[in-house]
Amino acid sequence: MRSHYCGEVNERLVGKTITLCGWVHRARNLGGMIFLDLRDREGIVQVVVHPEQKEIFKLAQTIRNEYVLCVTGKVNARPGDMINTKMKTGTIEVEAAEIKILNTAEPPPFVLDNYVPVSEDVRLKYRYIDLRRPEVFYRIQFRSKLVRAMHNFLDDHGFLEIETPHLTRATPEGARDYLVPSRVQPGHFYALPQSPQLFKQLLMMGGVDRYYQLAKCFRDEDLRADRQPEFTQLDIEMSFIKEEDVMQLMETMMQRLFKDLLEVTLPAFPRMTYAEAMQKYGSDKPDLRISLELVDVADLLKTVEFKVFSSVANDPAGRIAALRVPKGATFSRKNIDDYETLVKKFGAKGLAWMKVNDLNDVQSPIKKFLSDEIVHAILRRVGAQKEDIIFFVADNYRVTSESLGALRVHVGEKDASAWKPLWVTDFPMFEKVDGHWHSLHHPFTAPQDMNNLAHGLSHAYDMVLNGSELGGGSIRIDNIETQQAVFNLLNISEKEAREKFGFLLEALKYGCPPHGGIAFGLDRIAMMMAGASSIRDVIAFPKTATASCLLTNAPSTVSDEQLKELHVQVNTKE
RNA sequence: GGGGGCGUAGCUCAAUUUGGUUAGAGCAUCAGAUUGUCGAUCUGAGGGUUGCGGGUUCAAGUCCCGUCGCUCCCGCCA
Repeated sequence: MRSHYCGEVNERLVGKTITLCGWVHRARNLGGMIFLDLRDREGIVQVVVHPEQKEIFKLAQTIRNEYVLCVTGKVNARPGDMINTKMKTGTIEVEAAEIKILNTAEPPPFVLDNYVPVSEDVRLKYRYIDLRRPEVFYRIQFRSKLVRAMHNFLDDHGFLEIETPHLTRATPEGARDYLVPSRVQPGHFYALPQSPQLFKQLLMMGGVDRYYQLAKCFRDEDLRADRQPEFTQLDIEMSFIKEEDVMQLMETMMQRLFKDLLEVTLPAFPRMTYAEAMQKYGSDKPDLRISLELVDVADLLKTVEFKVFSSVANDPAGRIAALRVPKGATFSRKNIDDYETLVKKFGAKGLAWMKVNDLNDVQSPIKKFLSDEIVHAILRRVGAQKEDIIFFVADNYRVTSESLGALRVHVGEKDASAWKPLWVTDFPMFEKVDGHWHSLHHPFTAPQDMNNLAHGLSHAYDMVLNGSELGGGSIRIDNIETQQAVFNLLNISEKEAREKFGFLLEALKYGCPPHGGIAFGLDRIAMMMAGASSIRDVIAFPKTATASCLLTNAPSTVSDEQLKELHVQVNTKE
């Protein structure tokens, strides 16, 4: 139908007759002459209708916004005073010789201009209209380019794209599963995959050597701005490799993606152990754009009168850390109250502070508990300067680190245009929560030291960018003894292990190559690279915070017939 | 599961603090005018279950209780 996209029309086409298809972005009727801004996915161009063309002119008078047109006409250069410098196609216009109204349109529920704000629920309900907006479409188009570049890179490096099942079995650990009832096997359920983890390991055992997939994953957990119930992972697995091989290759891939799509040169990714990340940044995904660091001060506070400090200082499981914020002495009472509210969200009981008016003049509600000597020792330790404020949290290691880490991100100044990637390595294998052991990564992660399984480190690694985890992976367990030892520690009985993971344990018997891999959150990467603030912006049809689709009204009730067929009974009374 | 914010015309908001006449504005829509506009302009018109349900009151958009929806955060997300 068309010969060119609207956005492609330029001065080189002047004098040529072209055909355009698209939507009427805006119609301006000046009485004696009509202008139509025609829009397609590549841009907008002005169509002019002159009254001499009587029939077309009459037709054009009936044209409203969002009508779908096919326009044929001659490209004319605009005289100097009629050039619109705000438009990419502002130096030319198309003089209509023929207009076909392919379809009419009712007025859209919102104006398709970026200067008019529209609430997100309205946009989602009419997503197909929202997608016509250039800035919305750009992000979807960007994602397509990103995915294409990933395919190209992995194909160039010998990876095979292989699909794994969506209908699979429920897993005992991890997130809540989305379940699918089986019709032919009453009372049995499939689960939608939380990730293709076990399948990709089985592919390695099948000799595939290098696998990747853009895998849809499903997790029935509460949502966040950067979390959807269904999301996409770039899932990768390799055989006969070590940790370093995976990290090197993936780092190269990420550098290539940034170069090709954003013309940004990423540096070599620094490495940081999990322990160091928690110690200095109070996070396993530190935002290195912020220069502030946490400093331990417990050793200085073991004997102080202030019980809140001294009791934690003498508890081996405790941590007292300080965060120095340059020029923070100007923070108001209200600011500090807000910061205290923030750290309390992470479980901290309070936020102590010290304003450094001068190195010999410190203002603080806890000053009365501290000798001058200790105050000076603290100032030296954190490198305090005039007009700084120093915040303190005293609690168990986790609460202190995470709460002060969150405060660091909240108050820290950063260059919003900077890209600061890194690898976080040497994660602990497990952590103990309420007396139960949990895998930090997942139960198939290889330990660094079999002799210190419970308290030792793993061969897991996370790629982190600007305070967000882009992806995480590990070298996997490749022998049945280690795998069983891990299940034991996680309190998964041999019977349960056989039942739930029997196929994996069986497979490990028949010759398993050393292997490992990584999975990236595609939505999150696309969001960050496209400069979006929510992953919903890089998903064509996203769900709301309560996991519903405002466009289709999913999830919905179903007929009794359907339920009966699936052998499912609904009990909504609780 | 817990906490915060929001919900008034098709859209974005005002009126809520301190209950009081007929709930306003801009954009959009419709009609008319208009030959160089480009977020066109000018004149006029139509448009409301104040999310929903209950309560207090002479009187509720405004106060109280419940409920639904959207959103952000904590928990959760191996």
